[in-house]
Amino acid sequence: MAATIHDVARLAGVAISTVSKVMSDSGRISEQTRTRVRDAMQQLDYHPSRHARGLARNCSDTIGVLMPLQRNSAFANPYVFEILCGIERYCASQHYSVLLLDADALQQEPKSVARLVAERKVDGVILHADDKAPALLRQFSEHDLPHLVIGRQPGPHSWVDIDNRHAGQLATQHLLQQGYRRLQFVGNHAADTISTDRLAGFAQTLAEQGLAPHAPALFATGGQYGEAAALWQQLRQQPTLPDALLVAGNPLAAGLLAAAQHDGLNIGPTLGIASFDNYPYAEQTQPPLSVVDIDLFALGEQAARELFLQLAKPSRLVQSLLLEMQLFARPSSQR
Amino acid sequence: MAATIHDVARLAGVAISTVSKVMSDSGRISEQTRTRVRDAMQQLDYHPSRHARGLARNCSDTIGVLMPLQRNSAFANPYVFEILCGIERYCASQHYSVLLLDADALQQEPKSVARLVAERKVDGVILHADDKAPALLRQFSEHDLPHLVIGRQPGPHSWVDIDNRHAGQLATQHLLQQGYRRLQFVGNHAADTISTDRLAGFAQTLAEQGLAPHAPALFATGGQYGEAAALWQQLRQQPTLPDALLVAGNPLAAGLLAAAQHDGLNIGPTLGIASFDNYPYAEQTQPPLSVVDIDLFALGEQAARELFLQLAKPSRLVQSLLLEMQLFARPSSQR
DNA sequence: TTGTACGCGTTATCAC
DNA sequence: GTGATAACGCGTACAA
Repeated sequence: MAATIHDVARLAGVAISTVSKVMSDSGRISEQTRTRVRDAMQQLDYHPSRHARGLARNCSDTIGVLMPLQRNSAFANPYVFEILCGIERYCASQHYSVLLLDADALQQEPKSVARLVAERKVDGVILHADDKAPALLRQFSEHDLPHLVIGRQPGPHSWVDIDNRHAGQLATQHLLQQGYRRLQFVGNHAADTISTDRLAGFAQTLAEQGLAPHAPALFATGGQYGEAAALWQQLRQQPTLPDALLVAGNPLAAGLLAAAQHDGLNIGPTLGIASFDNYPYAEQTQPPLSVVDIDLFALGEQAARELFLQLAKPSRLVQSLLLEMQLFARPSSQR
Repeated sequence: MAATIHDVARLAGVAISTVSKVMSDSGRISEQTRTRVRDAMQQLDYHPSRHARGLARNCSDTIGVLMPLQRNSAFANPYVFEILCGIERYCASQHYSVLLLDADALQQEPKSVARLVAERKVDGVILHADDKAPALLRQFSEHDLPHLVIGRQPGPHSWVDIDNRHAGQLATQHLLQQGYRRLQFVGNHAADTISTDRLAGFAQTLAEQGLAPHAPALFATGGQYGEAAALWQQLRQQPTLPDALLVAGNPLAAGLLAAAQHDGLNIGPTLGIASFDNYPYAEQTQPPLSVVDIDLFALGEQAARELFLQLAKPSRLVQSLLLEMQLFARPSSQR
């Protein structure tokens, strides 16, 4: 059995309350006993029991992270896990643990959030938002569970998000700098705020330059690679082709690139393509794809940081956009 | 404040010990009081506190999952997270929680495993093996922490792994069926057991058909996309080219495909290429890449299942290979 | 500055 | 069948 606070107290020749005070740095303890206690802890390899501590303090030093965890989601949505890594990193630095929870499962079971709260498993949660977020958010509020959402939300919820509008601006500026003038935007889904925000940045930058889009934005219905062929057909039926595409998602961009190339277009010189996020295969398309990359690890760290601030001060409401992003200019957007 | 066992007992008009027995289905309880207690629990929305339960039973109903969680690992190693999803799914079905831990951080801090054990944060751990696994494994054994490794290990450790040899056989059989005869293997790294196991299956299948490899296997030094160009130069310097390549990793396969194509080879008819794992971009290469896909979600589920068996019976030692895999025949291996 | 005693919410072991 | 009660290990008033 592992050592307890009693063992430490006995070895150091003090009372357990003294040991406790040394641990929490509270109360006035003489330097001498402090080091005696520290030595004893070292010697016994003592670490306080989570459970006892949680019971006494009524908290768990653990946060829950809710994301979609179905089969194949790691390949379909690797960025979610990149955020997760950032969260874990920051939590570890604050001596917090990360409990992984499946958002879909939680959302389906009626009283799962109630249980999470009642069991005191987590002090707070970070939710990766998708279309099913509102139902969970309502439950968090009902149970006074501190929470922070990744992805902008309506209503009085704390959230952090990427500034997709800004990303759209950066990408558009890049295309203009490369000399393209007949720009068109392609989004993943008309109701996807990521796409529409990026589109807003696109439109704004063009307007600032006194330019108009070559044609109205086009939208897929999900943003998968396979949808690109049909979209490309739509593009071809326009009176004239654009000279550059800004595509909201990586897979779709890769698909459009392939389709256009298959039609004999020279990607780069004849048709520029730029997109967002730096999936590994962005470098591996022929030609390699230009992207505005977003630091998702940093987003995760930021999310955790904000959640902790909120744990300390529950009234705090954060709604902030991250600007950490970087342009990778590759041949797909070089004339 | 949430309801406690006392509240339930009071409302049901019984003693707390009776409530506890109802929960654990132990002891003889009359059907009448059983339902009275159940009703009270429902009414109060009662869920037992994790901490109190953990303290009393000295366990946490939580397992730790140790994986590399650095920046960019979600994109570089999405398969790790696919496994994680499988683990979470199975744990949730058993009412266990999953604590996420960074293997690298744990491995660097000297007494981190000791702390994990002393704090009773987890009942056991699943480790995703890499080259740094042995140091952690030693600590698990020292502290009697039940553990299971994903990836074959020397020594008396429980592990589950993909049967990479079998995957190699399947892929090789496929290439032979397609009519290719001058096969050559390309591995990620000469010391990478995944590569060497796949190579073993390759060699065995050829031998069974009375064939020899076209040329000795070639190895990269990491398996990244960028290394493919240099490897392709090596291949070209051989007296004759193979008519098909079996490549241990997806990124490398995509790179070789591009390099060969750049050299004017007609992928499929002139040079067949097959690989392993079904990364999303396997479908997106030109032509799409044939792969033997491995069910990593199932691997995760299996890992969790085995860890639980071991928690129940610590002497149990499992060392098993999973066969769940599937061939995706695509144009890259069609003559 | 240090020590005592109780509470936190369970489980498990008895006695009834 | 049911109920009291002693752990479990830590935090913390309060007393010394």
